[in-house]
Amino acid sequence: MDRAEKGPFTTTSDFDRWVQNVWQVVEGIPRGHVLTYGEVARLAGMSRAARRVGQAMRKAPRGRKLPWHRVVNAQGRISFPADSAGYQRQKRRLEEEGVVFVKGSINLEQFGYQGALDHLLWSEPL
DNA sequence: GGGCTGACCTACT
DNA sequence: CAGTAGGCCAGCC
Repeated sequence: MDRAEKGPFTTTSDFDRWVQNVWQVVEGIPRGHVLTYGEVARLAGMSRAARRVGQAMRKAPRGRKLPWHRVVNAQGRISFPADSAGYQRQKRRLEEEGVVFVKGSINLEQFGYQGALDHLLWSEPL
């Protein structure tokens, strides 16, 4: 899954290509579930680029309609200041999809992508 | 080239 | 659970 992992991107076009992967991964997050920055980075092929995922979001064109709100940090919390407009917007969108916040954080066991897989594996008969 | 800044992460106190 | 420290790496002075 993880390709070469040579380390930092050697060229900016490499980075741009990776950004495309990031958008694709984010678009693949099922409604009502979330992924952490680290997981998105890993699925896009660069496990150490968690911080670059946020960068990729800013670069995303409006027309792309990315479900950016389904990406949260590793603590299951929104990575915006709690009083910011972005925080409120992201939280509301997630709640509309059925994601539940408990004391400001999401239970990743339940709403994370891996959690969703586990849930399927354990609850559905093969 | 050097220094600083992040929609981050892990490990440790 | 909160705070800190070190690591990470592209972008912008």
